[in-house]
Amino acid sequence: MKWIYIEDIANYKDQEVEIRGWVYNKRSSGKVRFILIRDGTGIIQATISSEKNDHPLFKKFDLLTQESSIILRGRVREDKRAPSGYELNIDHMEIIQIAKDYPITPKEHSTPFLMEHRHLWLRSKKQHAVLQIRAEIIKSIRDFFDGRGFRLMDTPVLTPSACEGTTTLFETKYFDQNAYLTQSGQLYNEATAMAFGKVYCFGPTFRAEKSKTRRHLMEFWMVEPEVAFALLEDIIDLGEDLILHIIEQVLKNNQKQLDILERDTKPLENIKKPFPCIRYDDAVNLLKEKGSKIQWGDDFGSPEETLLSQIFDNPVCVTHFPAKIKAFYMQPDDERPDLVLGVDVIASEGYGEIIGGGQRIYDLKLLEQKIKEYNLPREAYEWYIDLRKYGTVPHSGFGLGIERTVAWVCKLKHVRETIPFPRLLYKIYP
RNA sequence: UCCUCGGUAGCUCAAUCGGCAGAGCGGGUGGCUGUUAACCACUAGGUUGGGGGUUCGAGUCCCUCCCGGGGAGCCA
Repeated sequence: MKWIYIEDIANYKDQEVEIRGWVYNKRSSGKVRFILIRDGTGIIQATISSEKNDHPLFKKFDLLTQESSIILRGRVREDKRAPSGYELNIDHMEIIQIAKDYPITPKEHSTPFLMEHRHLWLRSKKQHAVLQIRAEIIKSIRDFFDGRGFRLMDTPVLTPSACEGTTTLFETKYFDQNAYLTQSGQLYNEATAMAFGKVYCFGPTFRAEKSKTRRHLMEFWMVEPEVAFALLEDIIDLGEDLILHIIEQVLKNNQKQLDILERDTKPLENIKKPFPCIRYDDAVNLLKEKGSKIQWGDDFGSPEETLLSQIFDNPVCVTHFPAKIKAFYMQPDDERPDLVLGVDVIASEGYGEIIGGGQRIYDLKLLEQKIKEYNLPREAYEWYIDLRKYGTVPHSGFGLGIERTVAWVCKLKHVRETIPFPRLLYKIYP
């Protein structure tokens, strides 16, 4: 008997097959009994029917509970009455385990309850759909960069010091010294970009900020390309292409999951290149017109990002920020040295910043001066300064946050559902 | 850290002015020949987050602590 996955069921019409999985739900109607079985790739209805209400499998059926693990064998039939269009008429059932009191029922639950049972919640349809889309997004990102000749560079998770010196880092022991969990692979990628021309890193990053919002996790994934010789406009172009590629791939390969999530895909389908691109100066004026209390020189808060994303249908690029609200390595604008050649891309539909990046300082003296200005320990940055001594070139890059991207594409209220096991403020279980 | 809302059965919630602790789902038992979160009947299930106070009487009012949601701040 051939063991198959439910997603392939259509290829086995009128054949005898074996399905291994878990009981999603069961129903009975006198002499016909139904088992909804899921195997991780889909859900199919299995049926047992008997004229005399004495089918040998009825006793086993009665034992089944939600999430019990079973192996079924039977014939695949096309049937309009079945939820998926196919069903399995079974003549064999092996029970591996009867699950007792599975906590997640087919009715409603609150998010806190479900988060405590995250290890089980992953089995539910919507969570399953979100994580399928996450996997597709990650694949599409890798394909995008690999297809354009970028080299994957795995940057370290344990780092000796703050990359920025501004944000709060998770500290850990590293034998007899202290180490920190990375908050970005960027500085290392500036080195690898000088070796490979165009590179990207993709991994988890960590921020110890006490943020309690729908857009923040303590541990999140980021993809960060870095390109030697690229200027601000080049990197904006790259970011636009990346976002368009992600959306295209999800729309092409995840229609089923988007349906489960009841995602209206029109706003995604309508996204076109080029994105509206405005300077920080203009963004501040625009926000003031819309009633924001923002002053020139302030960084955008969540309300500002939300407001900006509501003004445009497409994601929006904001460029030329005041230097003092951005990191030390940002290249100043030649015409307005108080501004830096940075870009934030703010996702549409209120999802906030998904890309942050820009052009990096490549002049040795200027970088040394900035490190002093920002009170950073020079000895920790000697290797980084070296990059400006040996064949320095203008270069640019950005970081794209995976969880916010997934939340946006799936139109979720909170990023906590976009990763199998979110690390939230004060919550590290399960 | 601040603001705000909440904590009642395993889960989701109700309980009027301070006056008998309630429903649906889930569990159990039985029924039903095509169910679609099936349905119908019956049934078990409670330290009302903890502690203290006011009162003849507290799920309800007051104090306090704990836990959680939402928001702000923080956030290349």
